[in-house]
Amino acid sequence: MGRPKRIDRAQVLAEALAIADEKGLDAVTMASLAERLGVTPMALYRHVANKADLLDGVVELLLTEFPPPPSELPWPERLSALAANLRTSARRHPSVFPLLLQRPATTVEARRTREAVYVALLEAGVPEDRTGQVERLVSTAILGFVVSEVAGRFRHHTRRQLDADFDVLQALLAAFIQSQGAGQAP
Amino acid sequence: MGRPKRIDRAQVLAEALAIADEKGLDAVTMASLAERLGVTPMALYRHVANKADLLDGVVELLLTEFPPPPSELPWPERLSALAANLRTSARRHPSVFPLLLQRPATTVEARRTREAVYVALLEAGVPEDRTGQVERLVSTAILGFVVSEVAGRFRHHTRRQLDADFDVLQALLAAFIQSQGAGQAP
DNA sequence: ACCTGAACACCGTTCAAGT
DNA sequence: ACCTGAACACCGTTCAAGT
Repeated sequence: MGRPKRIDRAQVLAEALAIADEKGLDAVTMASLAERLGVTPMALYRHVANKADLLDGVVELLLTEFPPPPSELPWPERLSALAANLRTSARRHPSVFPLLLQRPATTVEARRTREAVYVALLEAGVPEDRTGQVERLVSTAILGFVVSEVAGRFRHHTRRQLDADFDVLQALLAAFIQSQGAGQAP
Repeated sequence: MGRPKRIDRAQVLAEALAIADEKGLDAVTMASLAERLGVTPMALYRHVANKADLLDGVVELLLTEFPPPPSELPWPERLSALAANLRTSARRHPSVFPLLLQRPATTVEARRTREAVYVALLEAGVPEDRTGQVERLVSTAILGFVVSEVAGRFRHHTRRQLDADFDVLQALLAAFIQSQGAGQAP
C-alpha cells in the first residue's frame, strides 16, 4: 500500500474493455479510463499511441477469451463450438464486438482461430485451394449474425427465435461445407 | 440571392451523408455540417433532436437509394438485383453503411425491401410460416458480407476475389432457399 | 417559426516539467 | 522510465435573445 501507481498496457486495455462492457463504448474516455486506473489521462499515452490504438488493443482482447476447441471432436462439432464461443463473446462485450468487422484477422490469436477452421474444412474434404473462400464465407455469415444480434438489428425478436435462427444458420453452413467437400455441387 | 437561409430536415440529412462519404463519419460534426449549410450549429437543433437522431436519419437515407427490382423478373434474379443494389449502396457510403447493423428494419422503406424478399421467397415455394426466418438469415449473410467488405475486414483481399466470394455466397443462399421450398431438407 | 450569440462541460492530445 | 500540470482546439448541447 502507498506504492507508486504503475500501470501497463494490459491493464489499460482490460480496464477499457470493462468500462465498455459496463457503460458502453462512448463511456470509454481517456479521462474516465485514467480515473479508474488512478492516474492522470496523460499517463495513458505512454502505453497506447492514441485512442484508436487503444480501441484496436481492446478489440484484440476479444479473440483471446476462448481456447480453440479440442481437436478430438469431429469437425462439425468443432465448428459449432467455435461459433458458440463467438456468440458468447459477443453477448459479453456487445459494444466492442461489432468493431471486429472493421479489422482483418491478422493478429496471432485471430490467425490461430482461422487455422482451426481450415483444419476442420480439410477434414470435411474441402480441397485445399478452396478453404480460404469457404472459411471467409462461413466466418462472415456467423459474424454477421452475431453482430446483428448484439448491435440491435434483431432487437424486436425473441431470444428463442434468435436461438432457432442461429441453429438453422449453422445447419445451412454445414450443408454448404459438405457440398464443397463432395466435389462441386450444382 | 440575399434570401434568408432556410434549411429543412432533408437538406440537413443529405448534407451530413455527403460529408460522411467525402471525409468519413468522424468528420460529421454539428459545426462542420452547419458550416456547409451556411448556418450556425444551433440552427440544426430545430431539424434534428440531437446527433444520434441526425445519424439515424442519415442511415435511413441509404434505404431509399434504389427502387425495388421489377416484379417481372424471376425470383432468383430479383434477389440478385437486391443484393447487388445493397452492395452498390455500401460501396457508395462505406462509413455510414455499417450502422445498418444497429437498426431493426422498421422504417417504411426498409419494410418495402423486406416485403419484396418475402414475395420472392413465397414464389420459391418457401412456406409462409418460414419466410420470416429465411429472410432474416439471407439478409444477414448478405449484409454481413457487404459490411465486412466496406468496413475493412477484407482489406487484404482483391476486388476480384471478393467478387467471386459474393457470387458463391449468393449461390449458397439460393440453394438454401430452394431446399426450404422443396419440403424440409435434411 | 426559425436562427443567432454567448456560454457550459467535456473531449483527445501537446508540451515542458517533475521524480 | 514513467507520471503530472497546465494548456489547446474542438466537441455536443443549453438558454435567452433577436427577427
